Amino acid sequence: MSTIKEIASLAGVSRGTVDRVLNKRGGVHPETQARILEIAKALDYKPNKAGIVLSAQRKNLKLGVVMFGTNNPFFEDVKAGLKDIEAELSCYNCDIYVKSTPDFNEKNQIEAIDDLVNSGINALAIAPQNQDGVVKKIDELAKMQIPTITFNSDLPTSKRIAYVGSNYRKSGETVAGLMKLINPHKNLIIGVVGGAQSVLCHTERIEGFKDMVASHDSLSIADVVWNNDDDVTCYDVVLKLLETHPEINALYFTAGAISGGCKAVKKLGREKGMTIIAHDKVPSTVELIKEGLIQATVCQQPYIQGVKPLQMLFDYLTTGDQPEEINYTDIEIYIKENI
Amino acid sequence: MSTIKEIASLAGVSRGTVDRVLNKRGGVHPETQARILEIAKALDYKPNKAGIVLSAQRKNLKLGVVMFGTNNPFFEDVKAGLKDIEAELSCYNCDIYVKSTPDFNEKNQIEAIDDLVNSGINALAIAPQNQDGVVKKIDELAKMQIPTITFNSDLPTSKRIAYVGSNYRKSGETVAGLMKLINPHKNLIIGVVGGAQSVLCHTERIEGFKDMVASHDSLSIADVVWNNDDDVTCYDVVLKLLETHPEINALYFTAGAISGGCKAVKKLGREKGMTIIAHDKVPSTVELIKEGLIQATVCQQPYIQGVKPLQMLFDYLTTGDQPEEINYTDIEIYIKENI
DNA sequence: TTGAAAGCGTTACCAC
DNA sequence: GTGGTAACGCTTTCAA
Repeated sequence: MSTIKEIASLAGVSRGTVDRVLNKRGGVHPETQARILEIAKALDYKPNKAGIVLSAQRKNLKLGVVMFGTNNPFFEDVKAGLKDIEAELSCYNCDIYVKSTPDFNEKNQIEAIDDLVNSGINALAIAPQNQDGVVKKIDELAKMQIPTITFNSDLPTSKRIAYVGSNYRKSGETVAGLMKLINPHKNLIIGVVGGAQSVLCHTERIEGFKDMVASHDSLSIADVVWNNDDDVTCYDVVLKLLETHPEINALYFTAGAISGGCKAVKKLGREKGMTIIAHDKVPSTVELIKEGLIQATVCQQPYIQGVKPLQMLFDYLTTGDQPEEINYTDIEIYIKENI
Repeated sequence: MSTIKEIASLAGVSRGTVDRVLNKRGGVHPETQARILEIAKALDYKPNKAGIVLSAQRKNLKLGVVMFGTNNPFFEDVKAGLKDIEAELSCYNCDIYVKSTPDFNEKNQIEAIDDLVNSGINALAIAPQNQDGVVKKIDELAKMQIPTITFNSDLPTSKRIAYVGSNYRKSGETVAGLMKLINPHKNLIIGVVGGAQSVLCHTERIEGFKDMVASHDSLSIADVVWNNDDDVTCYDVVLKLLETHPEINALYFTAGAISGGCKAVKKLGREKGMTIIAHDKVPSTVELIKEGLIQATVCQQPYIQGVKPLQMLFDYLTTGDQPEEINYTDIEIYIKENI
């Protein structure tokens, strides 16, 4: 285990000079620089994280978190992750500021970001809305040397340094594969219930799902309807969907408000022979799986989505090492027995 | 963020005294002790991990790892985890020593442990064989103040401080649930192919599976055979199993050597209408899933089994905080689409 | 362009 | 019983 001190003494310079070279702060004679780099390589120098972190504590780093879906139960697990990482980072003199917005109003999310910037955050983790203004804001922060990591939903065109979350297309494909697996010899006429057309992840899931449906003769989609993540709306649209399409024998809920839709299924007595697959593991969905009405739910590791972005930002700010750009969470399948 | 220094100055004592109290080293006047504890509580003192680790580096901690299954491809992912955590801990001046044994010979595993103890390890992570001698050895280490964490397979009667790995009973239940889900209206006559009767996890999976089968009228078990985790043996026993039981329409592989068994299925042309479920995600299994012969595989987060025990031991030795006793890894279901 | 020194929080050791 | 001090590895600031 080589240290800066060691390199310094071998190179016949002070620790400060080695630090300047290793961290590219400039202002070092090219020859000394070359010598130092050579020695560092020869010793396979790896900076000591404890030392770095201890030293970084004097900065009192502040990390900001912005999310949509204040009242969306999905985010409860994300928040549990946030809480844990907050406790962990708090003992490194690093503070976390969280803001969440209830709706998908662009202005509100941007305002939340601005608020955090004003309170002096050094980096931002955001579950972003898929809107141009948000992209622009992230790019603005990048110019101010405030790095951003997106989570849950990505904005690939922005200057965010990384993304942590699901590969939604693949998770839609997984649902289709699961439906086929559960019904190997049955023609499936599927009703798809989305959340909101403005939310990228829901539409991407449906794209992946459609692709997969297209490649299986026995699968077909009757209709796609939207519930705005609202239980009452969901009850209504599913009721109408099932009445209009008596041939439907499978339902795919791509978003929240699943229990409302399931009530409609029960109301019409259409449970029998109905295959239902949902996403995420909110309490009401767990109940419906235990009950047997929903056969499976496909999840996206929400807890990790809370923890990892902040961990990566903290590491980036302290040790300086660049995070992986795309960090897909696992696509987890839960059925009655392993939920 | 309160520090020892702060507490010391408030209590009117030195940092050394505070350290003695907080870490229960004894030799402090009861009154001073009480005063210090009170202040620490009032300030909600949380030790600073970076400081602790930095200080602990002088000890040059050594962690030992012992595993069975040297040539078992399942352990490749475990080893990947080990490699990553080794890199992480190496920059804290902490070294990892790994020993793995090819067979299930009790003496070999105990010898491996002894070797590591002789090279001065401060703690042990072990994927233990289910044998009395190993239990005794772990208890011996405990007396020598060398803490042990079991992973992959537990020894609940030993003095190990924690376990990281699968809930095997539940994972067997999950397989049964999955079989039922895939075949909602079909009577399933299942052939069960275990690894070795001496390996606890395989037998536990089968117990869980049997429980679940018993509670579903449409599921039944034709026979249970053993393959010793060997491909050639597996080919033979499955061949015989399928010939003896022409009514078998489902196979459950509870252990390794799955590809050998699948060859037998193909040889006899019994693929059609056969439901096959396996465990773990070794390359040959992935191939068979993509091919469609195996419908699903139920996994146990091997990477985490490599990382977490060492992380927990390092934390335990440095910060001193007690790990959770039982750390079940997730039961993950993989099908063609999400593998 | 470089060096010296202080500081981050904890622990260990020696002295009293 | 207690205090003082050095040490862990790194960054930062001031001075030269």
